[in-house]
Amino acid sequence: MPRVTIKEIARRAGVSKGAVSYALNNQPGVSAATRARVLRVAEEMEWVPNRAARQLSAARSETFGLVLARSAQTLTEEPFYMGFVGGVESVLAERSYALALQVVTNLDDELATYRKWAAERRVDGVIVVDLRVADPRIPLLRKLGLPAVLVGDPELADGLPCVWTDGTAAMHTAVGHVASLGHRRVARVAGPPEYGDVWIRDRAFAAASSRYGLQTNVIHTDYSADQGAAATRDLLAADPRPTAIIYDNDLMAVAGLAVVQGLGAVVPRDVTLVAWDDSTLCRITHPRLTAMSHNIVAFGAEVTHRLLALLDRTPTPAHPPTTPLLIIRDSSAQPPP
Amino acid sequence: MPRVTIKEIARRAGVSKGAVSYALNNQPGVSAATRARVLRVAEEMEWVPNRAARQLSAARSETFGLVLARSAQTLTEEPFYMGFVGGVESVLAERSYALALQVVTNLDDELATYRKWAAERRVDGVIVVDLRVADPRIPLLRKLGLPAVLVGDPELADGLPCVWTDGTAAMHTAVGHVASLGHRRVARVAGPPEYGDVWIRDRAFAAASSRYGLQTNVIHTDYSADQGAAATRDLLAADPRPTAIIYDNDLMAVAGLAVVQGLGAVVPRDVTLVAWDDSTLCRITHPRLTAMSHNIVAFGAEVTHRLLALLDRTPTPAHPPTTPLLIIRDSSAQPPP
DNA sequence: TGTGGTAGCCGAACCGGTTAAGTAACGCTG
DNA sequence: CAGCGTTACTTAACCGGTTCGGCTACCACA
Repeated sequence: MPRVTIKEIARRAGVSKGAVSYALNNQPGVSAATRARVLRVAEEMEWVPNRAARQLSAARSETFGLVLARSAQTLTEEPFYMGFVGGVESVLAERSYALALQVVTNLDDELATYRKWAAERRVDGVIVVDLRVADPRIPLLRKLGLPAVLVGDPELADGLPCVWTDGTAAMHTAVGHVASLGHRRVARVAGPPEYGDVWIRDRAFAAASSRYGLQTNVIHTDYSADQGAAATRDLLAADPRPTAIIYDNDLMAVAGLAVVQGLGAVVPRDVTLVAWDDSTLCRITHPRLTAMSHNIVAFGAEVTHRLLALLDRTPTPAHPPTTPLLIIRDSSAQPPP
Repeated sequence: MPRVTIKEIARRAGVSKGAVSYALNNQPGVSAATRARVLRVAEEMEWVPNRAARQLSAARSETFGLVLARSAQTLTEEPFYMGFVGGVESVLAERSYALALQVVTNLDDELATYRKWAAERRVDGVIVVDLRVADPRIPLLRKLGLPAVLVGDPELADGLPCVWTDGTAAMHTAVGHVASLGHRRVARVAGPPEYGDVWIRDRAFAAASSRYGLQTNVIHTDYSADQGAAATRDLLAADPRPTAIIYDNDLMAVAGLAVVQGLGAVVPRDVTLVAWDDSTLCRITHPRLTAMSHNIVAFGAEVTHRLLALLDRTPTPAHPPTTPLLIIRDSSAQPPP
């Protein structure tokens, strides 16, 4: 079956190619009657614009880019990403934008990908996740002139538009929760310190702990279940051991729970656990985990809206950050006497 | 900065645009000396091909499509997808192919996506997952002439190229495992019966059970943690209750474990659990779950290779199916006396 | 030495859109 | 009714590649 092009539509509607283009793009230059006729013909012939042609001439690709720089292993483990991608897609779909998703293993490859995309004019803009402290991607994107929306605190974004949740407030809530239950020795199993979110939460954890006069202990991990389990084992081997542990994601919290149970201890009687990034995981364990919850799908959608607005040059008021909600379930209770 | 095009390269190398194209694409038509010179100039100028232009003239998009028709919820829960995507990407990256990933909520939208992609010439081929019984996507893809590789048993693929794991053999292994431990009442918490894999496993479960003379019970779910938990509750409420439960994914198995524990029972003393689709989840619970394991990342890579070969018209011998490996951990043991 | 074949390159058409520039018709104004 | 601005369209260039027909120079061969 031959592809239907605007040339063919033009022939059938009895106008020129250019007029058809104006009509189909809702641009001035054709009368209402002609526009209607062209649209009807296009409809009848089931015309679909050719992305490549449009991209070539209009210099817009109608595609956003998203690079995930994590190991394949991490990506399968972390429920975060799929949800985020889903949220992004939900917005893109209605504008018939496409998403170019690239999975790489390290930051250098991610930088290389941006370079390539910029050179190829492959994407109109990118969504940047896992913001680092002094992130090298920020100056690169500036230099490349690639529109971007960052996922992370403005403190880390260096002026680029960003969407974030208030990690500081969330951490104060979490620490306040365990402190008010009576815990005095509280540990934190954190992600990699080079991640901006982790850095902010580290700082907030220190501040909140000192406010409540807590004894603390922080172990940094790579976010993996294995290291979360190992960290938990280390913490529980200490003397005196912490009575509450706050994790930086839900995967490590679940792994930690299993470690506690493996040692014959009972949650929350012997130790209180608090997870971050509440996903289904936290609801299907026994006991169910208390967790800091944020709507990741909505988050992905919000980021995408910002990027679309950025390209439309719509002045968008910086959305106030959402604060994750602490969902109190069965893994937090008073400390043992 | 002005984009560097082959026109500019041609000027600098003192040849025509056409010659440059031949040189850069390793096609005959230019001498070795000219080719080398052109390549050097292109290198120096950091030329990157413009995807849109190439796609427009060559009628190849160098993009594969993957549609995931599940709820955003399921996608975040199921570790399967991200791993699969990672495997696909790993192969595409080295050929500098791109992946168009589309997340939709139902099969009709998936069909519409294929139609759109075919019309737009958006993708060179598609990877189809979650094969159904009498899958409507197969005739559509045939009609559209869209090259495709299916993930699923040839019995379901209706002649289209496919890659699969031997679900029948795997189920016999799983049932054999619990039967040899001495279990006689074995239940199965299955996925939706319209999925081809589920259908095949249903059949294999029935066959294997009758071979070992087992009493069985099958509950179909939507693969979600919630329904997995509910099914487990129902099974355990029966009298006599099954002493072993085989789940169709790992998420439901983990949810089932929590239900068992919530009822005060102990795994594997009181009930044996076997999961499918072994992911990290199965290793971080307590006790760790016995599971049917297959390498999902490698699977995604294999599928992608098949699709590339299909487009190259390389006659690829149908890869013999891999059989998932039963990883015996701590959730399976002899039934209570 | 004339003929045929071929390697190597050029020029131009083409893919399917967008868009600037040009033109004809029309209405309005003084 | 000349002059002017608008409207509604056409024409043609353009985006950056690929590809095909044709030209030239060179070589082999009879």
